[in-house]
Amino acid sequence: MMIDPEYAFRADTKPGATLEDVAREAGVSPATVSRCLNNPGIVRPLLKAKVDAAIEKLDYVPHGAARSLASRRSRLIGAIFPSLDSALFGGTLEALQSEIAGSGYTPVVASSNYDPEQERNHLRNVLASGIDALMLVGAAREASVYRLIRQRQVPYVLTWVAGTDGAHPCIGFDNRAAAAAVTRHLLDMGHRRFAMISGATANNDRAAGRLAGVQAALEERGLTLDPTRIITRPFGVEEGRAALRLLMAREPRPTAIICGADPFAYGALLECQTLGLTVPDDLSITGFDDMWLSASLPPGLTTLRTPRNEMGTLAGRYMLSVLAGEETLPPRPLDFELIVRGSTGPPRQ
Amino acid sequence: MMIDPEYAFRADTKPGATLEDVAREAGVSPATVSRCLNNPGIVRPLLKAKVDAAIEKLDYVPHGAARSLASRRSRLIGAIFPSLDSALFGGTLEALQSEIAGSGYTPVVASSNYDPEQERNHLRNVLASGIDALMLVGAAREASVYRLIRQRQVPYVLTWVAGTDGAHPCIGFDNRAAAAAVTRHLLDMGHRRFAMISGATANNDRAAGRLAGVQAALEERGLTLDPTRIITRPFGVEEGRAALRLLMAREPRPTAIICGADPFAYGALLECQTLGLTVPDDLSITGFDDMWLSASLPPGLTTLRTPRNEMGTLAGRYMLSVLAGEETLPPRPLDFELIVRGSTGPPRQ
DNA sequence: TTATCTTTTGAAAGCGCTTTCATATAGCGA
DNA sequence: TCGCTATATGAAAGCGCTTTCAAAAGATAA
Repeated sequence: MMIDPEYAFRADTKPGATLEDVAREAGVSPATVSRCLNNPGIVRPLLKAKVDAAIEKLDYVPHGAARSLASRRSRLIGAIFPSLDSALFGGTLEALQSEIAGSGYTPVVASSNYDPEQERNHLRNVLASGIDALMLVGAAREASVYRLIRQRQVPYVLTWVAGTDGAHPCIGFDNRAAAAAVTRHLLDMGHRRFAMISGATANNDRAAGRLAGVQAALEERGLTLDPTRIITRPFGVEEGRAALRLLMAREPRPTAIICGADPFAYGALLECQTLGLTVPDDLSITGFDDMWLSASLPPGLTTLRTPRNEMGTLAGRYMLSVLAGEETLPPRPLDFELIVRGSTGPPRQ
Repeated sequence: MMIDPEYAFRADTKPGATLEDVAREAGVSPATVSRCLNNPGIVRPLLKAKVDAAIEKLDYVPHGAARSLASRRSRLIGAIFPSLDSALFGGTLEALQSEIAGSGYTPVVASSNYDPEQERNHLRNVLASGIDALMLVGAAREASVYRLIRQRQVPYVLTWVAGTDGAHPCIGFDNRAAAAAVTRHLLDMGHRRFAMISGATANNDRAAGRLAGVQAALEERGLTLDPTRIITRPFGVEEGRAALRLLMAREPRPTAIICGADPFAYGALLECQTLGLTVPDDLSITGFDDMWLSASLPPGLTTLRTPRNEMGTLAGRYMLSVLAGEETLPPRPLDFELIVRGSTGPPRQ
């Protein structure tokens, strides 16, 4: 069987040119070539031109590891997400990457599947690859993890949460306040019987914060959220659908269902159609995150738009600025925005 | 203003322990420590234990750059996607990462926004970071890009496409054949008037392949797809919605609309609801990729399930195996699967 | 026990780059 | 034009690790 197509990788080809080759070709010292690469301003235009020509001619690409070793900077930034399978964190990653690429940084990523142990392993992996800075999602993790990071002296930033009382630099929004805003919107319309479909709150302080926010806002008005009215499920449309069926099976039926994530709400909305319930007259439904279907799915989902791209951008900017040695305070918690669409309205009668 | 919270990064702390420190602590030579890390089998258990203890005691983490420089392997694998903002490529990335993590590799990622120039820049970036292998999406790019990759001797693999006649190692499926399968499903039900909502085909051979597949399947049966019945749009629900309105505004109306991606189909389905069209009686609609809402959105979307996670896993496995020096043939094109749900049926009368 | 072979270990030479530090060159005022 | 300062360049010393190579230690057979 043929096993050497055009793309096969032969070991006998010439290895890439080194900085020394470039220096020889240009008739200057290696130090000068290095300066052309890292600090072009301080080398005379004449030499710079010669060096550029040599680089061009030899197709020179610097050797990342050698650079990192000598300069003590890898130009790599670690990013560990709970999942990459949804558009949520994908948006944050994309924004992060695009922000740091301009400064020559590249993200090194991992997904922990919402599992602390996997996160820990990937953290070790990523640290060993020599990242200069690190982005994580959420604040809830063992102290030993933070110790590991600090010990390695890696600047880090937490996203998707805000306000850890200064214990960690955060670039995110207040999940609790956001969920409270959603709840108040419903309260103000006259709702009194609530239910919630929530993501698993263990190891997920975003989900926990949202649940707490709903409870707090209800208590402000003298209401409580009956534990049997809280359904906890992994994120997903079908999960939302099943949860809604469960919640509507028991009297007295809630008039408003708050979902901790948009996919739940999509499922809930679809199940209402199946059950013959009219939204929002029979039931108001809210989502969380304003994902891409929320505007389109009839009657339009009232949801809370979270700054998912902005978090990536700002986290990138923050890390770059710390790496540049600037005195940087992480910004105040970011804004969220309640997007009111057709899925919420006053309760019937 | 206070500017030194607990997490501030001080320069005055001790730097991490080096391999030499470990060697001293354990009373062995650096070479032995290195062997414990990379080839534990060949060092006597007694020494191994001493070294392990020293590593533990000093909290030693190897220095990635130094390792890469000396061993000529960075343990980094590059992955450039057209976008990370959708669950599609996110799934592939997640699977890739999880496959290579076990072997100590970490992905270095970038998103090109479907723009060849950005892809090129990110490629340079990623190559400069010293990746050992590279994963790309699609095959359509300038020859100079492939030259750059080959010149650097980096093993690579293309995903989401198959069959470039052996010019490149591919791990993907045949988009053309997949689209043809969808089309035949509709033809077999008796449809004769078709329309298509397609993603932009410039620089996107997946989209182009799908379009070509539809045309080919129609021509097999003596039909042609009128160019005015092809609407090309950026991927999105609202785009699908608008496209459907356009397509249904002109007589004779098509009885089947093939969408090059699920979001188009979601939009089309929703717009049918708005227009009072019954799916599938008035109109059959098909999607592509079987994303997470396809099973749930009534009446259920007939779509083509693509092996998005499998591609990540197999691409990772393929690259690892090439890096291990094994003689590796990239696998045959992967299977796709037509998922028939409620959105397709025979045309009326 | 000794001779021979095998397995472990250590010494030392880099991997390709950055970065002091010292030197040479250019710029400037007098 | 000459001296002085400011700026540009080169020499050389590593960055922390892997990996040959040769030497030491064990294992095996006679």
